[in-house]
Amino acid sequence: MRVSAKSDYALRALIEMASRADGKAVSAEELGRLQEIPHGFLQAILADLRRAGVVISQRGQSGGWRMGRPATDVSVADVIRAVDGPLVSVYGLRPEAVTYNESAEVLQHVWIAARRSLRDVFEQTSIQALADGKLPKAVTSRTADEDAWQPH
Amino acid sequence: MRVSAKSDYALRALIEMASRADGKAVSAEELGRLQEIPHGFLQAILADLRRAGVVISQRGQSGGWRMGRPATDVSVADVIRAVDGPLVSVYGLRPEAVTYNESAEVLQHVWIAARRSLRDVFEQTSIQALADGKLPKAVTSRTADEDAWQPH
DNA sequence: GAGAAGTCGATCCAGACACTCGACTCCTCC
DNA sequence: GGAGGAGTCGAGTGTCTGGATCGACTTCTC
Repeated sequence: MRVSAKSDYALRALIEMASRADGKAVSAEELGRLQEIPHGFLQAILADLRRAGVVISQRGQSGGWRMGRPATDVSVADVIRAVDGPLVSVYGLRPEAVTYNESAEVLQHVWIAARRSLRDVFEQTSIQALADGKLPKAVTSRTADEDAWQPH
Repeated sequence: MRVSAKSDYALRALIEMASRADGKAVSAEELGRLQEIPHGFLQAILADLRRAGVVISQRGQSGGWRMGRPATDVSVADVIRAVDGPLVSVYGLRPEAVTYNESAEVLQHVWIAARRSLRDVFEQTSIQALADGKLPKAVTSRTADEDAWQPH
């Protein structure tokens, strides 16, 4: 259950992009400097996001990157899927694709429930919400409990 | 957000172990055969579970492995932590340990909420429940919706 | 009681894969 | 043209998965 550096970097870059209300393109170099992301790695991440239609690239001088669709329409789940594939996978397979023998097939239900649980959080959080610092109830209700912040 | 083979194998082996109501020890060779787990890999996984006190090993002829504490007291979360470390980590760091700059610090709340969300599922599901096929409400309520089974 | 057999325990090795990052090339606008 | 920037390619590193070997320990059998 680990979040890759790619997903984290992608989200941070998008937050920075969405904060530019003017809609001007931002260079990858600047994004990398603002969020301390290695330039080459960020380039590959932005390419993934471009293929998913999340961002648009513009070459040439005064070129750069900007949102491909409104930041309110891009969820955290969209970004993770574009950059890292399915939300949850069981060593390479999607939860609904893994096969177990009779005694272990209940495990599949657990993985499906886990994905459902993550979707509740990731699909209801948009990039715009992150840029504004206005988190949805799906997040705030789960972080209110102090126990949620203890190491687990 | 991927489940490693180690966690999956560990859970399958434990389900098989907990199904032996007689409390007799089961050899690693038999566990591996029943659940199609590579023998050497399973040996390493069982060693991790032993260090966590989840299982007990017995050498010698008619030796093998058995539960170290009641299967009702071992949750899926316990197993994942014993075998793969923290439930969710952001490229190596625990969610509460990652540091962001001002504009991105909201991301930490998202990761905390995600972990809280997973704990709701994994901590309420015991090995005994899996062995009996009697899943807790935390799981059944999330898998009831047909949409939960669609690829995401 | 001695030997044999079965089992865990630890270590090393290797291929595959993903992660991380830098260097170079090509395109676009001034 | 020239400069700034996207686009592509590839290398180094680490982790995951799996196999093999040798040693230690316990029980069973004769």
